[in-house]
Amino acid sequence: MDATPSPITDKERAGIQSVEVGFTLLDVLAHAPAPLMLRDLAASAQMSAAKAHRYLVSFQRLGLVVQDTVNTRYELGPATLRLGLSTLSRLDAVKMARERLPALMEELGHTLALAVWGNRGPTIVHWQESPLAVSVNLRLGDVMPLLSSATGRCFTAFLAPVGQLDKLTPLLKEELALAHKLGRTDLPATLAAVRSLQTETRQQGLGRVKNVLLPGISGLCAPVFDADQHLALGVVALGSSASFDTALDGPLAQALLRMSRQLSQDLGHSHSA
Amino acid sequence: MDATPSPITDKERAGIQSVEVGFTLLDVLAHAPAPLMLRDLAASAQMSAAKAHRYLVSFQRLGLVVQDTVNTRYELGPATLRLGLSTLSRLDAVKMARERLPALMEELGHTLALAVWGNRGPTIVHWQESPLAVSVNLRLGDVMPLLSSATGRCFTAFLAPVGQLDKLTPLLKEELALAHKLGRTDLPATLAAVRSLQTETRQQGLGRVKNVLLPGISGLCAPVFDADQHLALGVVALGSSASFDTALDGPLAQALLRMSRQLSQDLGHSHSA
DNA sequence: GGGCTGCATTGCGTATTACGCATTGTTAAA
DNA sequence: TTTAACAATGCGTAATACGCAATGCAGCCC
Repeated sequence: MDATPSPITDKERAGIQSVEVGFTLLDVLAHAPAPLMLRDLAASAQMSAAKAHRYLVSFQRLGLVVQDTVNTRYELGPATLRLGLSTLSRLDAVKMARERLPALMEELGHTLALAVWGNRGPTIVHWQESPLAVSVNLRLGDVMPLLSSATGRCFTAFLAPVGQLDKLTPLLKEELALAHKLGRTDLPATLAAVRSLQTETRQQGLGRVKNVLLPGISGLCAPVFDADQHLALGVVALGSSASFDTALDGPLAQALLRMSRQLSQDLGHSHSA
Repeated sequence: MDATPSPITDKERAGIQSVEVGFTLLDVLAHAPAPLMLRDLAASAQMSAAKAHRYLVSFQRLGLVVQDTVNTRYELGPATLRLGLSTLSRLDAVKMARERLPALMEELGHTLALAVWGNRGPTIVHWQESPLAVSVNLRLGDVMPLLSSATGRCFTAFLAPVGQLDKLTPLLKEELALAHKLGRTDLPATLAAVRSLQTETRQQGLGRVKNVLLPGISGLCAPVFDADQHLALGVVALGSSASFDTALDGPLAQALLRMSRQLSQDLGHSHSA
């Protein structure tokens, strides 16, 4: 049925070619800035107009595509919205991340964790300990400090890209006061210094700490965003500073970023921001 | 290719059968409450497991479906989310409302959200948290209950003035059963009581709730209609019952109504109904 | 108005492809 | 280990999707 003779025999798993062919049309429509004429739609999907038309007839029957009655242009239909909202309502960032952590831990050989924003700050909700790792004294439900932990720095920087950082401020002031009382010189002392730490963290793309929260321990935390640009969770890696590479272009940081970006994308986060 | 000999020749427009066959699988997944085994998924779509499997292989390649790596169950994948969000972002109602939300939040000082009707009920598609607000545990994609949330009451009352309430009824019955099981006395217990709640909500002009869904939390939800008299979305406001004025003639309710009416008008809604 | 152009849409025939059936692979229970 | 339940995959055939070309259907210019 396919025009392409396909001389190379695919040894992939057997699927349904028509389904995959048809999807390219939906994909084109999803990326198009405006409704498309059959001609252009077919061209963008690299198929003949006649071919595309048959698919579009079926898509219309299913409500996946609608055709403007006056100028006959095609665009995505209400059925795509149903599918998407159904997926959205089921999406659980933590669950998705949890499934992917074992593979990442295997690859990196360091202890990993997941944190979400709770009432009192970033809270550890999942924990995947590496067999090789030094035992870090962390427990499920622990709230990480904003200034002295990689996780906290990640949330401090990325929590609200828009500007509603105000629920952060009281917590920050508390921590500043505490840091001052303890005479810590390795932490920001003023709100201005915090701002500068935030900027730095944003530029780095992840929260980073070396021997700050705990002596001899380093950590990294990469942000995961949802479709609405909200910070959904942080993916954390920790380990002994001796064996833990905190370089931004090192394999560890890059792997964390890769994971967090993929998660964000699967949560519907558009690449815009 | 089809098992059904289809003795009756369709004189419909020529489409692609495989596309329509395959979609039933996606549709089943969209309506299923949880990931499905191949066996059940195939049965629900009324096809053989072997047949369904081929389609699912292709859907997986496209990211429309993902398979749980451990128990091999199938569910909708990230590609459906991208399609849906693409459609959503093109919806005029959502686009316009989203743009006007920040100003309204500034004015009211409460957390705001937008909800549209999805398969499982009113679904949160956007939210804007107020800095002052108590952090309400609201997530993108959350489906609001019909009886106990302001959003749900709004959709229950205004969803279909015309009469296509049939997709509402099964969901309502489910919730009635659940409310009964939990022994809730603050919720309608019968369909008749629901009708009366609908009437009350219509008279009020918006959905209203005080300490029902969550103790200490109040909410309001105003309906926005499109040019076809259909409920396009709900504009939601939430806050701590202590500081949240639920009075119908209070500034909060009036501001919400003003916003929703203006939106409806800008969408071409005629004031007839 | 009549021809002209740029679209979308639809028969027709072929060979590509999807389907059922039966087999094999794989994981979980007994 | 055996049993069982389910998922995944060759194989052959018949149904179907594709290219091509013809037909409709607008708007446009002469």
